[in-house]
Amino acid sequence: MADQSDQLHIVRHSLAHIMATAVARLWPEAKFGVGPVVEYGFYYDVDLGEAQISEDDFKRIEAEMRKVIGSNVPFERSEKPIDEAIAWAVETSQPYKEELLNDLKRAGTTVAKDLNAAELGTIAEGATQVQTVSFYKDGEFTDLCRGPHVESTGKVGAFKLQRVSGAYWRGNDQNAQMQRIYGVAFATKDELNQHLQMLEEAKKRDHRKLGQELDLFVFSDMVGSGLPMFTPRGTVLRDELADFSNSLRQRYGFEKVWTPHITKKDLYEASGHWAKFGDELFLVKSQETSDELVMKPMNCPHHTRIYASQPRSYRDLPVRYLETTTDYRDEKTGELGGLSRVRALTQDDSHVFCRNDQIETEINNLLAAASELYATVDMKLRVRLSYRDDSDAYLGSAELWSTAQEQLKRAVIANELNYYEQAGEAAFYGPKIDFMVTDALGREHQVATVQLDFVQPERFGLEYTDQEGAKVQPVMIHCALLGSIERFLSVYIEHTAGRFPVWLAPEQIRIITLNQQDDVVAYAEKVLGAAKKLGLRAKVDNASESVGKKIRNAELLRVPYTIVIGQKEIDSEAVVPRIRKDMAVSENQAAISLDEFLKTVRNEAKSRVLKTSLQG
RNA sequence: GCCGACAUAGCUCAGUUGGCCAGAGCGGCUGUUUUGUAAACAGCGGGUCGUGGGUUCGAAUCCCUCUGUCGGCUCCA
Repeated sequence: MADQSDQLHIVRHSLAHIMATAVARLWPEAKFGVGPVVEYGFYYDVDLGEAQISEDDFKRIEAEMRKVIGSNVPFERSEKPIDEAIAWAVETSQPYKEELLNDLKRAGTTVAKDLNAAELGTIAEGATQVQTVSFYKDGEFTDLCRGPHVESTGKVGAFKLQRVSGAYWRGNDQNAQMQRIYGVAFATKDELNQHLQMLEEAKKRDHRKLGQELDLFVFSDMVGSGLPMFTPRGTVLRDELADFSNSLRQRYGFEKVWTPHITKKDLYEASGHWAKFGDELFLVKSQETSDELVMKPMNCPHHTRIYASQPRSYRDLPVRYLETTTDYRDEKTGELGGLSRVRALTQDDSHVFCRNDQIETEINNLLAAASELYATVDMKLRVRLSYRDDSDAYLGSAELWSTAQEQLKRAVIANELNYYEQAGEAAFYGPKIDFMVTDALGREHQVATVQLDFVQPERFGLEYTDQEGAKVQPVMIHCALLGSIERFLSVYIEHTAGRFPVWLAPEQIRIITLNQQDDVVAYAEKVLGAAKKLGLRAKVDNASESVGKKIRNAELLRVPYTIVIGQKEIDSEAVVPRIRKDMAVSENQAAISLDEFLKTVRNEAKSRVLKTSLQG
């Protein structure tokens, strides 16, 4: 988040206040929650009781806001003792503010997380005594707020109300739902327009749109929500990515395993997943036995069964399993969306079972693999050290946790990774190193993850025999490089706008016939055969259409290389490849022998480069 | 799961106070054209207006149910 003193932050904060003023004018009975600054603007949570704000009301609210801005009245800051502030909240019928103030008085801080605390942040975190809180008034509307605000209402930049949605009071789904009105705001009109344009650009890259346009995946009402099916083109992407991810780990001694997609629920009772995620498991009923089965929501418990299938010596460790497989999770319907959140998700999952003294090396290997993968797909990353917080949502002793968290931090520092730490983001069985990548539009997503786990080895009673003949518990390291392939694709498709590098392109070469003459068609087929022989993915377009039309179709599918076959090509046994613009290194492309062209593309695919190596 | 919006042909969309056999472009098919690097021309198909119910003389249009999608909230092993 922007620095509190940052001018843009102050502007956005002031606009939230002005919006509240406007809402209070239009709906005098409005009850206000919190109104913080967010990434590109601000929002305010309001409760209008029976009334509902819809996007149709934005014009009125904006008009009212502009009146407040036009009047350019000064923001007046004042302070009140906490009890007076509570009295103010009661008097003005602002129950939400009253609740926050009472919490402040009682606990010195609000119980709710970050944003709410920031909103009321006159008090330092952890303080026990609250003396006073500050208010801002813009002539008519007084709001509890730390500020700062701009001098007067006229000194705000360009803004636009964007959307309204439901939001639980204090982020708790047990609480009442308020309406959250979002606005975007920038210092100047130009910057605002630029931002709106960026959003338009993002829409064009939306993976759901490109998934259809590029024929990558489909959904069907008959199959169900959150259950994507991948077309031949999309399946190429999945397989190539998974193969790459696997090969990076096989280099470090990982071996593929396979486990079934259904299992008795006993397995997850043992692991602890049943207690925590039981209501999100798909149940499977056997008509033959009394077994209670579930679709597997993850794979680590299965992998522990393979590990435990024979006695292990300290010499055998690390044992490293790799499995790219689909898991099933019955996510809440409202949480599904495109490929980013699905009910059948494919993980490039792996688990290391090792001794304590092997943890460091193993983690280093995995961090190296993740770094290589994200360098190859050209995405910038930083890592988040995801720690536990002091809630009771975690298994295992506090000592184990702090040891594990320290080990992860040391590994990240040793690998010179750009990192930050965050409490409350850990898995219930252990802390994580999460890889956060930034896409072409500057948005951050979590992808790869490396997790240290002392809990499941304990729960499953895993062991190995050490040099002295004693039974010792191994450590588990969970790792997925792509994370969920579906989620990775959702990010990656938008990052590349569907312009996949040669190694991933579902179709690498399109061969266009100039006409339907027998020798031209025959030669095109011959080129296709030669390409396939080299393991390349190519297609012939022999439609009775203009060359221009066929080129256009290849462009729309973002095919990296397009070649036109006519008499000239037959005679010269050479081609002039048309290279997708983002890959080209020169403007005009020279003719090249067919043989050399195909071999070059083959090498590019093998080396997973982003740019062409063909010169002009 | 919660709040809100939406659902018309394969795709993108028009049809917005209820009223002639529901339209367009692209794609598809057929024919003509034989094309040299981002859209040749003509014709023909194609929709129980997401589902089920209701209101009405009459429903794509109004109401309810379900399914699905989208924007958020909550959650994310």
